[in-house]
Amino acid sequence: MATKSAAPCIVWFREDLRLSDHPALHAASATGAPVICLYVFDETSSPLRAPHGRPLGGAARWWLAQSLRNLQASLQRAGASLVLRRGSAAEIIAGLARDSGAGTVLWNEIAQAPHRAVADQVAASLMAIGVTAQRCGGDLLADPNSIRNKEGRGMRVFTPFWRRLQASLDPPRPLPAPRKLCPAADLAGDRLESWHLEPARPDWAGGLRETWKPGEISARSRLTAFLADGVAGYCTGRDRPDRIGTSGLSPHLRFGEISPRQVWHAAGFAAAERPALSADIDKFLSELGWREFCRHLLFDVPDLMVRNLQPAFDGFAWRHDDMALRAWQRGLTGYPIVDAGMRQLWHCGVMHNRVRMVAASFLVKHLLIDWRQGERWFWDTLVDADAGSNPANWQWVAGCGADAAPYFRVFNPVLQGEKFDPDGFYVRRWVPELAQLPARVIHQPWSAAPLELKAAGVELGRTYPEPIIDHKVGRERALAAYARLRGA
DNA sequence: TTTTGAGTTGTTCGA
DNA sequence: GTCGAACAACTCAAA
Repeated sequence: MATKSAAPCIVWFREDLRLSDHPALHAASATGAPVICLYVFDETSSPLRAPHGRPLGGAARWWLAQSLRNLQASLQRAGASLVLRRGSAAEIIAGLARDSGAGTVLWNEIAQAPHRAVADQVAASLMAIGVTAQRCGGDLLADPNSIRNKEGRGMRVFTPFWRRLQASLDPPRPLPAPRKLCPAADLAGDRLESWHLEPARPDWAGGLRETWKPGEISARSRLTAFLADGVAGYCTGRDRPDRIGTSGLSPHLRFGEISPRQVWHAAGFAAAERPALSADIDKFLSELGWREFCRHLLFDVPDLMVRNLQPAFDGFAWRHDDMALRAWQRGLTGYPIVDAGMRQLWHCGVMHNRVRMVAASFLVKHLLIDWRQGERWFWDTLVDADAGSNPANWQWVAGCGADAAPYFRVFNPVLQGEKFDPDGFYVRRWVPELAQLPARVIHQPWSAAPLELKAAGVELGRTYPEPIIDHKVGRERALAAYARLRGA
């Protein structure tokens, strides 16, 4: 039974910046003891640094700051507060446990090697001072150890993986948010601003602020709105960058503002209510499955962001071309769909999924630049940069990943643009210097008649670049390079 | 045990 | 214009 003098619990928040379906917070709250909520900004613990842990990218740091503010506000409404500390998690948590007289520290597991290593350090430092460490349910639908092939390895093909996971899955209902938390005595913490997570001069976050509302509340209303109005037609609509056809949940999931389990249950409920939408909802859920698949892959291959899943690629002769890399990063390749995507990324911290594939394929295949260069750029610029999805999908595009990828699959940026942005709305939005071109040529301005270009105010090579590589030339060069790889 | 079929996202070429 | 074939190679599940 809780009493006034009960020792407080510490709940250590990490990539689970929410109150609902938060096993550690729920368990702490259920004891009735005072709850200390803690977030540690840890850039010093060695497992979180190179080689396989990485500091957050710039866009993700911005998101984290907003999300922590939201979490602070939500906790305050529940009667508690969030203590912010910066430094080594093991030292800070043990120190706080000692200072506050806490008996237990609780946290949710993260199925990633660097995070597990830090959690192990924390657990060890707590054991040394006689404080209980309670590790709660993880951040995935299924424990990676539970989905294995006959050899005991993680699975490398999505469909069997997803079938297996769905068959074995019976996730418990999401936990409710604690209504009222028993507050602990005030503890000193850092001011969020002192962490400098947000850009100051120059302030490049304007586009992020216009685009996103981080935090648990908007994550849940986004999910609700998507399942009510947005999911119909998802199977095809998700491929259209010129429309709002996706859920936009990825950055919320990335920071745990909503759990995959909550998404799973809400989608299942929606499918039961509206059977006509079940195909669209299944497709949506399979995207959650891909996130899961990539995380399981990362669990097996902690250096996924640097190591080719297929070792045959280790000797691949990538080109070193800083000019081309920079043109790609800035959205100045001369291919409108690629440039639109790269500029959307820079402005909003996100890029439509279909366009990600086209832009990534362009870097890797047309420019023959190492996928790791692209992965790193995305890591720094995406608000939803995910330790699993980002490298796994880059490897998928490069053909060295978990996929029966035909090496000859080279996206044609003109065809992709014409197919998925047929009126050119997406290009017009993000490449305004082409906005006046007719749809017929907007994905290949070099093929427009001189008068057409003039009427649209386009002067190739001056107002908008010529293609930095001809599609046919680039495609054949890529096929030749990949053919050499097979011959070797 | 061995074999067989299927597997997120494509493009080009020639009939 | 549409349509089918060709473009490899490996993992996993089911027969």
